[in-house]
Amino acid sequence: MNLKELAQSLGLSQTTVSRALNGYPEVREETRQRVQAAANRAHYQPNSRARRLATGRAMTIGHVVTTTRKTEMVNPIFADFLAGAGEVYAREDYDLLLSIVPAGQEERAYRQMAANGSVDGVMVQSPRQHDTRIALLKEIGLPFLVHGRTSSSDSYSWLDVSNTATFDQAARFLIDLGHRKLGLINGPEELDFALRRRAGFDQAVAARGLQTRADWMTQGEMTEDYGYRSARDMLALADRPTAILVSSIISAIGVRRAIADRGWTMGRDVSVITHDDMLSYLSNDGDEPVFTATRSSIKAAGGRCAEILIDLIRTPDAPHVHELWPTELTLGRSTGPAPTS
Amino acid sequence: MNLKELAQSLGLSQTTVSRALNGYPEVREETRQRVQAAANRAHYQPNSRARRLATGRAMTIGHVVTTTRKTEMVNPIFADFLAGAGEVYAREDYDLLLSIVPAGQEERAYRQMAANGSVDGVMVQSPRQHDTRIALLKEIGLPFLVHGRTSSSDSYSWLDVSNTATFDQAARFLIDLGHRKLGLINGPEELDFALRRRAGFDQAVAARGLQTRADWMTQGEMTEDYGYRSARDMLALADRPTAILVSSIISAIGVRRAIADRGWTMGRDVSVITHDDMLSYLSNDGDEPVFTATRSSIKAAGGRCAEILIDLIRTPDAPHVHELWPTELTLGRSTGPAPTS
DNA sequence: CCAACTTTTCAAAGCGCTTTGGGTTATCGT
DNA sequence: ACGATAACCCAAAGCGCTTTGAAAAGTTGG
Repeated sequence: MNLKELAQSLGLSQTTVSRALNGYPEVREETRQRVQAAANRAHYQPNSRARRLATGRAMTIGHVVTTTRKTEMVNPIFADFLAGAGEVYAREDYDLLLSIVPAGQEERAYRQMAANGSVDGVMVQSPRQHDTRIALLKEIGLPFLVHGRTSSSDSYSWLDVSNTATFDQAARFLIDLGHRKLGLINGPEELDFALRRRAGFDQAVAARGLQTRADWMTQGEMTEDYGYRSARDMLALADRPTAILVSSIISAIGVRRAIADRGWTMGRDVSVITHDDMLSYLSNDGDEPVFTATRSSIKAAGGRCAEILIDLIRTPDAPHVHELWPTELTLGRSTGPAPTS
Repeated sequence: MNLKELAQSLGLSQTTVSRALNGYPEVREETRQRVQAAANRAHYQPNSRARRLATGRAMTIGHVVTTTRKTEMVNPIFADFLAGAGEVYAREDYDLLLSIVPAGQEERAYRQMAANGSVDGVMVQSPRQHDTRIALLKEIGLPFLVHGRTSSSDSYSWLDVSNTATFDQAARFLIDLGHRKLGLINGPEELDFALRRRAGFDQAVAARGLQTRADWMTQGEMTEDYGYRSARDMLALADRPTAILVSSIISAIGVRRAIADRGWTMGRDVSVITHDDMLSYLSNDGDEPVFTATRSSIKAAGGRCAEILIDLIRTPDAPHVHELWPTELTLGRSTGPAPTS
């Protein structure tokens, strides 16, 4: 059943039927009802391909997710981010076009989406400190929202968590517990969020007159195994950190494993604070969470990002949106006073 | 730059240019080169909206991912499955339309995709034992591939792992190690894969003249915390299982936590075998994997599913494809002989 | 009752491609 | 040299919708 047939069956023109269905004012309420009823009865759904061509809008938002360079992994936090965004898209009648490309190919993906007009806007995730995607998207004039930030963050819209403040706060918390030797298991430091967390960490350590040490810090793709190996190596040092900050709960699970492997107890022999994206399958909740954590829901962020992006698409020359989300430091069992060795 | 302009700039008709670009034989090689060169130079990309309307093909494949009923979680294994599929789609020039809906709304999502013609086919994941989606998709004539199976599995195409055989084998392996009391931490038993695993488990236990016990078995959404709570409760029983099979590595991590909480050692006090989807951020690899596991790459499955589905779309009346993937039992440190209490 | 609106409906022109059904030139066999 | 065949190329007709511009119908005020 297409519009033409529907119009014929009603003895109306396509124009009128189209307008009735799309809520234009130029059609009598009674006629609208009649059309609506017939459309429902016939399970009429406008062909989205035709509609998109006619309107020039794709009613679609693009997400480009990259797999890591060597191992083609895909970060599971995207699942939760997508879940949050997807809900909003569904509500607002937008489709979600997901493009999975190897790292380094994002630009091509964006360029193609823009050129063939398959999306009205795109979400930019995991920005690097200097991210070429931003200039590209501005150049081709495709609306976009950045989840995270770059070093120069005023000329586009973004939503980010307060990475620096969060890690500063977490480090001070550990220092206040008596820890003097802090480790950091961070994400890949070409990514802006990792740099900011590192900066917050450095800041707190310096503010209290302590030292950072290269062998107490690692950076890399935040897998479980990466957390394990990082912690294992740090803890094997003669002069080891007594507390560790971790940038992702997935790696924190690896840290826990490394601690258990030594027969130690987390929160007593080593303190751990992790950033927790509140991934739905790895919840760190309840009355006594396993990890003391800086929390911020990645799913909620996804939802809000979607809302902002849709607004950006609808009102193209609105001012830039900047939203900085705080995190919540929740106490768990993974922290305690520094061991008095 | 659109086709019309490109044609004009070349002094050719749209027809010829279109044909040249799309590899039709009715155009001289020399002309084709000339057109191709001009197109490249102008960064010409055909407008996908127009192309889709004209061809009647969406060049898009739909994935409908559901969030769980109560807590709106989204299973992170989708990330890896999507990664595998996405690569293939990119290679074959298909787009991936991702729809995230609450459990129970999948049918509406599929129906809508079909009615407005936004996809050429859909992927069906996590089928229930009797899954109404299959009848629906057949009725509306939308090509689809099921990842997994239902109880009656001959009238449609699917790709599945050998769940029954896998869990039968894993259970026998444990029994051969001397274990007589086996626990099972399974997925939600309305899902077909969980039922089959349960059947394999039951089968092995019965074949060796042992008993299953209701309080040694749980079923539910396979989160870390679910694994933790299930194992904690089982292990607190006066008469406790000495070995546990787990349906997902995420839950297995929770099981490990429960064991550690008791001050026990996995592989000595309790043996654990988990199914391992080889999630990229939770790898269980290396010379001595943490978990003894039945492995099968969900990402590889995603890739293969995408290939099959594309074939199905291209050759609509080809016979059904049924692909049953074996799993690989890999030894880790989580299994050992039954404790002689 | 009629001019002046307002409301309601319509025919037709796109949107930017693909594809059908001819034409127009080369090419060839005889 | 001429009809037949092949090789190229083109105009125009869709694809199914939205939207423009205009006409028809209905309503109002004097």
